[in-house]
Amino acid sequence: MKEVTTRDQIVAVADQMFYQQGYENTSFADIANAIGISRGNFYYHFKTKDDILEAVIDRRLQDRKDMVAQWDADEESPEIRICKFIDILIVNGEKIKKFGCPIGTLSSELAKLNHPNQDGANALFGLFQAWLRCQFVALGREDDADYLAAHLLARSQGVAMLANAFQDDEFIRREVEQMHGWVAAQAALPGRGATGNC
Amino acid sequence: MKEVTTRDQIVAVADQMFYQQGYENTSFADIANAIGISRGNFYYHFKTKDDILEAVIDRRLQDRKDMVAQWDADEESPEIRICKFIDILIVNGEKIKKFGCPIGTLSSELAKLNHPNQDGANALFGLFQAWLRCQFVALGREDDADYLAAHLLARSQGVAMLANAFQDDEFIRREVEQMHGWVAAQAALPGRGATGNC
DNA sequence: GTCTATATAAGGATAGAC
DNA sequence: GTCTATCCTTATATAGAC
Repeated sequence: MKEVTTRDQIVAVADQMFYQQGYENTSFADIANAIGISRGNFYYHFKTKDDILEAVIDRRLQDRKDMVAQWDADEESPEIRICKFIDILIVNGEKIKKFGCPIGTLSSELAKLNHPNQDGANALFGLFQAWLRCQFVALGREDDADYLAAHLLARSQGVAMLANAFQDDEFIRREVEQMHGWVAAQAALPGRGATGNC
Repeated sequence: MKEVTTRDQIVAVADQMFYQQGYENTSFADIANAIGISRGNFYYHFKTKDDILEAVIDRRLQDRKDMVAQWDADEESPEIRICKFIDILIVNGEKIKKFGCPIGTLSSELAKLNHPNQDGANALFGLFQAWLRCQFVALGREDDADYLAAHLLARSQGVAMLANAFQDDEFIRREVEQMHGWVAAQAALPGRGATGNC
């Protein structure tokens, strides 16, 4: 039976608010009010705002690691696993329309702030890039697995960006369909067949 | 002979700083110092920070309108014109690696701030969407011109996002090459032939 | 049109009582 | 571990002299 500590609450609420309002635009007061603790209490758990960001990034990393691990465990083929990744755009469609991709928008914001934790945020991209890479290798595309992974990452980022700007469900649906087709085409190319783990 | 007014300077510097540092993260003091005027002087030209943002968006809109008008005037075929759009990723590659796409990052930031001028920022996307749409119509793809335009917009946004996160020139180059190929493939599809203006 | 104050508010951070 | 009170800095914005 797992106890919910104040620290956990802070990180969970900060995670959500950094996503919905942006890191800089979220104040200690915002987070404190949402939980129902005082601002002062904050500094018992975290020395600085940057420390909270670090904890939020760690949390997101763990979340995403768990997610892809689940896909690895549940889904039979790399093709289906890659499609699971693509389907995030549908599954999280409402949030993405409102706030964009949590990874992309954080990375972008920290880049503009020239924030010391930019690398941490980009590690989130790195996690998906590496995982997708594995799937393409398993699909028999070891020669250009890196590029294919980055390509798919970029496409989904682009769709998230336009979903946020245009609020267009039909566009999202159509792009997801297109990407599914693209994955199938990659799988059908010569060189296929490797199925080993990564 | 065109006089450079203080107002023009403010808008020009704000445009650059909003791009490089973000809108919220840029203060009046930042802009004032860069130009060499006092903070107080600011309010003679603009009542609020939001007013400056509006002027910056107008400026960007005019810039981009001029740019596509130049392409319309200079380039012979819609295919080449579309490639001009794609090539922004190369031409502005260094800036994009450092700060992302000026349109996408602004749209994304304003969405998180729930800023009243979100529509203005998205009008920048709209401008390119409409222009690209025209090019695809001219390419004979009137049936899905809207989608093709959004698709290409999304792809270039995705590349800009990853360029900013990963700083990878080779990836940008490869994606641009891919998109060029894609445009050529669209042009070669049946239904081609219309060349009228939009 | 530009400047020098100055008002006012908000945010990050600290000290110390409980 | 949580609270209140307070400090310090920065930011938007205003008033009024030049």
